[in-house]
Amino acid sequence: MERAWAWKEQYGGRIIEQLKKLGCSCDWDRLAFTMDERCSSAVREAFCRLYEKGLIYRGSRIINWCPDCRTALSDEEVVYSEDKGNFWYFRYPVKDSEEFITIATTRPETMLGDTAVAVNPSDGRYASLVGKTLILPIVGREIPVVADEYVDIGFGTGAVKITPAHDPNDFEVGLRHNLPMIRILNDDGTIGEQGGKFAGQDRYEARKNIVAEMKALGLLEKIEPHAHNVGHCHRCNATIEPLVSKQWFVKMAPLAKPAIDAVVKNKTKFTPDRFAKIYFNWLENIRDWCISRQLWWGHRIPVWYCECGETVCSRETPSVCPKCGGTHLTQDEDCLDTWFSSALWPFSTLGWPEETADFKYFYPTDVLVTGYDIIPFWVMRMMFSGIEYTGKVPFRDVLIHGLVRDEQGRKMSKSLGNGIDPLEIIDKYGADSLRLSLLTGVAPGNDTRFTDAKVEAARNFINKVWNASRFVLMNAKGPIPKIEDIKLQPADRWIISRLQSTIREVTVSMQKYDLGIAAVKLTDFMWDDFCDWYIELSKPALYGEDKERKRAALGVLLFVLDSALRLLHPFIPFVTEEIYSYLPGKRGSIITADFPRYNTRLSYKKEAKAFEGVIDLIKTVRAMKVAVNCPPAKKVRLFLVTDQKRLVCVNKSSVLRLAGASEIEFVASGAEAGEKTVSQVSEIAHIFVPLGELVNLEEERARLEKELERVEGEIARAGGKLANNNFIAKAPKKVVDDERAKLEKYIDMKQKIEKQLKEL
RNA sequence: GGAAGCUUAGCUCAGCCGGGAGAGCAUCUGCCUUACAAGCAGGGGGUCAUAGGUUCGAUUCCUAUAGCUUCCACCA
Repeated sequence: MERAWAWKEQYGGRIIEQLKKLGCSCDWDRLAFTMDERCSSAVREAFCRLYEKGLIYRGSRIINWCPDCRTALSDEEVVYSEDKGNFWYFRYPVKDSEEFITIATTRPETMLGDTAVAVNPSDGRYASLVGKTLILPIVGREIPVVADEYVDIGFGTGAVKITPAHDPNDFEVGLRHNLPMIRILNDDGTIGEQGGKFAGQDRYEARKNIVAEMKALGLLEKIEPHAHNVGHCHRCNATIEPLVSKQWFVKMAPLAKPAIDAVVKNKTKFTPDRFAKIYFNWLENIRDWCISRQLWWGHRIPVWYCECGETVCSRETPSVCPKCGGTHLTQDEDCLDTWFSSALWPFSTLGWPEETADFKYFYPTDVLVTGYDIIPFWVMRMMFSGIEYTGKVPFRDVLIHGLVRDEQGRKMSKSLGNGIDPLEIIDKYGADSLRLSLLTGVAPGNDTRFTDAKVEAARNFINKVWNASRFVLMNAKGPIPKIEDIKLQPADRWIISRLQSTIREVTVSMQKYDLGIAAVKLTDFMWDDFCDWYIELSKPALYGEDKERKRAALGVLLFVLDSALRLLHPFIPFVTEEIYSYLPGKRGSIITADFPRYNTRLSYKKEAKAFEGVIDLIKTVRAMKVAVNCPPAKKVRLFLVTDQKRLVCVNKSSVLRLAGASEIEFVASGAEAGEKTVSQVSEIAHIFVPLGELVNLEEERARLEKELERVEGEIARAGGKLANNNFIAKAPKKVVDDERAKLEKYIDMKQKIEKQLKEL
């Protein structure tokens, strides 16, 4: 408990500070109290059920022990690093023989606990020795030579000393061959009673002494330097010692089977489905789950020991021993692995083991969203726990997302200090921007790099939505007709159709959990179709004299905006909610509004397609102007050869406005447009523009001549530099290459300008 | 050692159940056009890692190779 308070001193302040920032108050004692009360009944229930079914047992296992901190460490708390050490080659004599086996070890002191030497069964060198007995030097113990696949023929001498109590692999070998386990280390890292004359010595002191004695006995063959990975305590950096200890385990085979079946039978589906492979791979190779932890913070194991030797597993704290009636019961000191209680999350949060209304209504849940890195820790354990305790899978879908990495693609971590503070980003760009930036263009299960630029892009889009809405609302004064009552223009039908296909695409994408694609489709529709095209197309009507046309345009604008906001709401919750509250008419909160549904009657495929011809016409005229350097604001006359006269006429005001034209004339051929014209073919029309309309010939000639002069100057400059041998020889290659590239560019420009001048 | 993934424009990444290569950012050109310069219009830029295979056709499917990444195990 003291250590728990020390931990609170170190980290508690920061946690409370963060909670305060978020507007929560926090009281440390109460937090601890709440954890205990709310969760313990479910945890105890789960533990007891497994215990009663014989799925929990207590057994020996190798754990990581830090002799300095005198505590067990979880695998995650062990840091491996490359250490320089030695290989000591020892000779172990064969009983009643002159022969011996040479083994290599990096930890000579563990020989005190050796109970066998292992060789690979297919290793010819040692075949004759398998089954024979060795005499363990110094100790004098008789130990067998066993054959085990674990041994790597090519490594060391091909013979391995086996110390089951102090090495995880040796432990396994020990189990397979029924070898005794002799623990020779004390908790403080000194040699224990089993170490004979070395008892009481520090592990490194004993190592020195043992090597010296082996040398004196003539059994030290050689010493080789050897670099190898050694585990260190993450807190004090001391070398950890694996040693055998009593732990609690859950038998996994009976739990894993139904959990595998559930996914095979599609009761639970992974998205993307490749993650099911990871899930299977884990469950198929699973070992019993060690659930006891030597921590000071967590749920204590609900097991009590009586003086009479009885072990009691109980949901309630027992006051008397059910066997002897004694009252001196002590609870197991160990805590449960945090994942044991986390595995209960889908139902313990709903009140399980009580049959609450929440549990009945919400369980099994629909979808679990999580990162791929915790499939083994959490998803898998929720699955088999849910099936075991409730008889049902805990969720139908598992949506796996990637990790957010830093700008260089590194995992964000405390030690690197490359994490970001979401609150800072929110202050800078807004919460919606952060949310949208993490959703846009990401594929399920793939990692994404966090950059300010992405958040900025999201912010710009949201700003666009805001401004477009402002524009619509600014004009939306007076009565506005409903969409059903409006006589729709071709442009109206086009945007409404585009809205319908967007609704369909977004809906399908979201059903497939392709949120990144949904977000992209939505931004494309909102920005390109609605803002850049439809709003501009609607301006002639909005600014025109015809009141009815104006109200009709507003009706369409509001209809599309309203739908778009509801589509965008899952991606941009706060801003869409705000805008929605300003829309005319009685509306509630957008959060309870229906998500738009695809409506066939509002999909005018043919007319929408035809209208794209008008858009293409406008685009083509714009491009023609840019090509000849005509300012966009300069109005030109358009001469069109087209069989779509009616379509163009209906949209005439829009074409004039958006293409920057003064008038449109329909002609039978280009000749009618005048002698000198520029022409271009668009989808629905062959376009002719009188050259003089596009450019003022005199001004253009002057501009081109000036440009030619400048370009020739550049050619002279670059050419001069490149003609200088010293420059070529001494300047960095990149500079020279750049200069050559510039020269080529200017020569090319010169030719183009000369051609233009000739044609003028 | 076991498993999974990635390699597409200068950068960050989508996409492709096999048939015309995309976005954002950056860059270039021109615009302060009365919602928005955090913007508008237009443009340039890619042998879709490499080598084979299947196919009428491969960036997409298969095999191998290389480089990078992650998870797990672990070096007597």
